Amino acid sequence: MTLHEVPTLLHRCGDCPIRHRAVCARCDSEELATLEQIKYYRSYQAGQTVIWSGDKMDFVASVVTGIATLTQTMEDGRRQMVGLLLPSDFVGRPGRQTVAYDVTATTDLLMCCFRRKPFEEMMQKTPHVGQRLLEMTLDELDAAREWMLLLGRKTAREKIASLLAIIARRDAALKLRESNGPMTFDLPLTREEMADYLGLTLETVSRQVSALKRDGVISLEGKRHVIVADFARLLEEAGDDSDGGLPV
Amino acid sequence: MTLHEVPTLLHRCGDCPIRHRAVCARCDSEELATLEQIKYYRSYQAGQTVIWSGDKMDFVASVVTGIATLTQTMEDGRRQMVGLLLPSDFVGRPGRQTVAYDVTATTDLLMCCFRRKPFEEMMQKTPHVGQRLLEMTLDELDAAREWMLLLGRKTAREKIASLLAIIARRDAALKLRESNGPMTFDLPLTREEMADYLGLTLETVSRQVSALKRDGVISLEGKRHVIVADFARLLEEAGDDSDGGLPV
DNA sequence: CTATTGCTTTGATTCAGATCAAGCGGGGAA
DNA sequence: TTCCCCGCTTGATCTGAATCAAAGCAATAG
Repeated sequence: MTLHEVPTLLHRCGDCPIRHRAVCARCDSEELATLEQIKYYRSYQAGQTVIWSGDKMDFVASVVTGIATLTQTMEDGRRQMVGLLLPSDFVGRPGRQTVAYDVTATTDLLMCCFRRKPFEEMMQKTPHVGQRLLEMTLDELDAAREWMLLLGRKTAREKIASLLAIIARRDAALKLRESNGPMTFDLPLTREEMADYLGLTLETVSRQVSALKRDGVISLEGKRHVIVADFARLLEEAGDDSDGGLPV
Repeated sequence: MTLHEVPTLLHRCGDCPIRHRAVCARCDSEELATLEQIKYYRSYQAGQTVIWSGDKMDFVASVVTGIATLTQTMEDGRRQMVGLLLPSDFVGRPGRQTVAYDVTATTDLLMCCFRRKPFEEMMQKTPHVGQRLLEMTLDELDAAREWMLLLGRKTAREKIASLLAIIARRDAALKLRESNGPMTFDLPLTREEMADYLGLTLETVSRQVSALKRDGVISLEGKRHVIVADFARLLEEAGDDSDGGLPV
């Protein structure tokens, strides 16, 4: 499933302002009513940690607004981001209490949570929710594998171009943009966060962003607003990433 | 789920000589009979490609004997391995025909296949098979994320130590070894394949293996047989990898 | 018993990205 | 207004792994 199909596959649940990826078009009114009963909202400030690696997580959730990241850390402090959660993305694993990475809000974050137990019971009763989750998990796995290629084999420049392409594409999908006109978006990450995502240092990220600007692949307004005049060119710079694996 | 629990979660199906990870302890005799009807075997020679990226895959399967790898390739030939399939591992994605990476037999390989359509029908009828697949997929995702940390942030020496630790652990689990005595195993991969797995060159792999040998972390009999006198030491060399993420 | 072939090791050199270090610029607090 | 802080850029230097190159070794074919 590509991201462009997302809107047709999802439903709003109740009064949530977003379409939850986990709530699918096949959910009937009874299921939606169940979700209504077990849901609640949580909000986090930018920089706050949602869950620490190893902690128990007694809920599953969708991101409503804001951005969260999944990060793994080594004892000596080396960090690797392993996932990026944008609005409509799902967190949490039915059947698993603990989580193997830190979940952090990088911007102010609002999540729509469902208590884990009743959610799992609902999954038992309504197999298509489970199937939907399996599909989503397989998508995440494909994205993770695409990312492994990036981390293992791409150059710094290709890494940056890949990340920009992914953010551009996801952003375009969220906005339901028409495809004419230049793509433009705000970077939701600091240079350091980008570095943690790409397996680079922040200095290298900065240098390569500058290089892409100098070479006319992108232009910047301020530090964060990116304008992509020629998306095809960006994809070319990204290496074989023509299919733009979604990061989580 | 750790690998050590695997045997309690799996069943043999029919006369297969292995326990399939996808066939779980909750499967009843009717389900096993269904599996019996839709299964068949395929064998591949070392080096043969099982499926090319983008190809249709009309079956799902378990590895019975031998080793297969999942690989992503860029146009210019840079390769990154994204998965390693050992006996009992599952390949294929219910609900998806095409596959996004090459699957290759690195040794002679026997797979127990199930036709995809009837397998999916069975999944619809018996939700716990779907749940089992969801669990397995979540495990793979955790392993993939662990691997992202390795690819993005570990040094060459740590990468080698991590790979050896994972193979040692999996091998021990397959053998159901008692834990006394030194761990010993045969490397199922060439230096080049190890390099493709770790995001290194084969020369670097060779050098780092030699270095670990020189430093007394491992010893070798011939090129491929590894003896690990002190597993804890190996884990320490591997970085924070104390939990040893399973590669696929 | 050679020759060939595929895998592996080892050495010399290069280079992409890390590290160390300095300075910029904008926004918020006093 | 001024200062400070934080995120960012840029420069100089260093280094771990890649690259280029040559041999060693064991298995197989002739």
